Amino acid sequence: MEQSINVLLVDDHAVVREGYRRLLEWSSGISVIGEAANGADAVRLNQQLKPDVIVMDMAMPGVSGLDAMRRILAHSPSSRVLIFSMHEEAIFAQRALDGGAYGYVTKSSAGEVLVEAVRAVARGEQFVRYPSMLPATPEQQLALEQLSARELEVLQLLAQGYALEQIGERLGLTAKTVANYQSLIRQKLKAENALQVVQAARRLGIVFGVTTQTA
Amino acid sequence: MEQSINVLLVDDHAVVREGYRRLLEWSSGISVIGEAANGADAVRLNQQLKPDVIVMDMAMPGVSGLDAMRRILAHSPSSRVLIFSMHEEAIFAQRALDGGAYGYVTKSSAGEVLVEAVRAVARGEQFVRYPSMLPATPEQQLALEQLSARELEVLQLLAQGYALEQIGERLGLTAKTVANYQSLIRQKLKAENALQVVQAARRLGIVFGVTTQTA
DNA sequence: CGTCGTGCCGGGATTTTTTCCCGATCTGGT
DNA sequence: ACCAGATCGGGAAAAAATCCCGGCACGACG
Repeated sequence: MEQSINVLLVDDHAVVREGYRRLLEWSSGISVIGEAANGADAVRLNQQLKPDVIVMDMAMPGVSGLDAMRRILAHSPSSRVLIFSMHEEAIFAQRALDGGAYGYVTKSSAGEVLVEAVRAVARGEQFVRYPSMLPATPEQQLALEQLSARELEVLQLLAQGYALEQIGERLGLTAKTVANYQSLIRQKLKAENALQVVQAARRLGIVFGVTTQTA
Repeated sequence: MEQSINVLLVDDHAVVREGYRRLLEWSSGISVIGEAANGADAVRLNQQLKPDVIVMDMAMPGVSGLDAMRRILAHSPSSRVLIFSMHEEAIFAQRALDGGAYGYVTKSSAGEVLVEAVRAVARGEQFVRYPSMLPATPEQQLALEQLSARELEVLQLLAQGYALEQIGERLGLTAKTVANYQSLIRQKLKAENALQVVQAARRLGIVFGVTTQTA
């Protein structure tokens, strides 16, 4: 009767996936019917397996978890994605939920929280729980809200190591203008130089460390 | 008779630890007798529990896995540490082994590799295996070797977001000199600006910087 | 409709940083 | 003695960043 909840597991680390698989399958009523190591596989397997819940790691090289989720939702809007992240800052959860996630759980949670989250999401409920969630320093949260759309755009590119010239080119702006935005951003994030801006941006979840990764 | 291998698990993410615990305990002959969420706890629990093997995540906020390992070895040099890392680059394994680790396994390994590694380390063997280990781009590896001691020092500080002024002050140099070093480093790492230097440094394992908060 | 606020875009002038080239010293190796 | 390389910093020119400014567009509100 109560058939088990079918889960698709997405994480780029094999050992980590195996750990989760055992953790989830140990609880009755949950079956891991597929695993994917990257966003592309996740999209493909989702179409093929039609899982009840997709447990998705947020930080993956290449296509990030959020991007993968967006792609999945574009194809099958009824999919239920549970984002699983190492980030404690509320802003990350916000972004995940805004992107269409049904749940957000941090990796510092207890295992049973993940299980509970999977069950909740399978029932169609939103599940967002984090043990020690930092609302991101209030000042930082504030600072983040102060950033305009354009500033965010510039910040994204700055964080990826592009020069002012290239950013201007890409956005159709003068390098000068980009420099001006950069100064504004630095002030708003209360950073002292370009590097600290990027660090702040990572903390705030504005940019994802795809590349290097802070890990 | 053959008593089981006692393992101390160190990882800052609770869910991840639980996954590993189940993965390891599922294999006969291995018992997880303790878990630590940070370096300080790891040191304490090691003294208290005297495990046969310590499975240690390399990337942890605050005291990194390698630092924790060094502290543990300083107190009990006979401890056997298996470093568990997300980094595929050989340079990371080198650093771990140089620091006194008995083994190095990447998170992209299959679960059974971790189990195998634990058994090997428990037997006193070195275990270093990585499925898709990148020897770090040859040019990068080369570049890394080209960096002098001073340059590495400067690079470390640069990567932490310190200004030239502060670095000079800390090292007893002129800001000018630091700027000159920075240019040299940039050339050797084939980066185009300060940010890319840091990204390269992270890829190469020169800096670990998990999350840095210079706030 | 006018006006106010705000985001957007860049010029001007100044200061700081970065680059590239240079020479100095000190060391270790041959 | 000699060389190679690391270390340290000056000088000049280029690039970047800062701060201040004005203009333009657009939506809100009286």
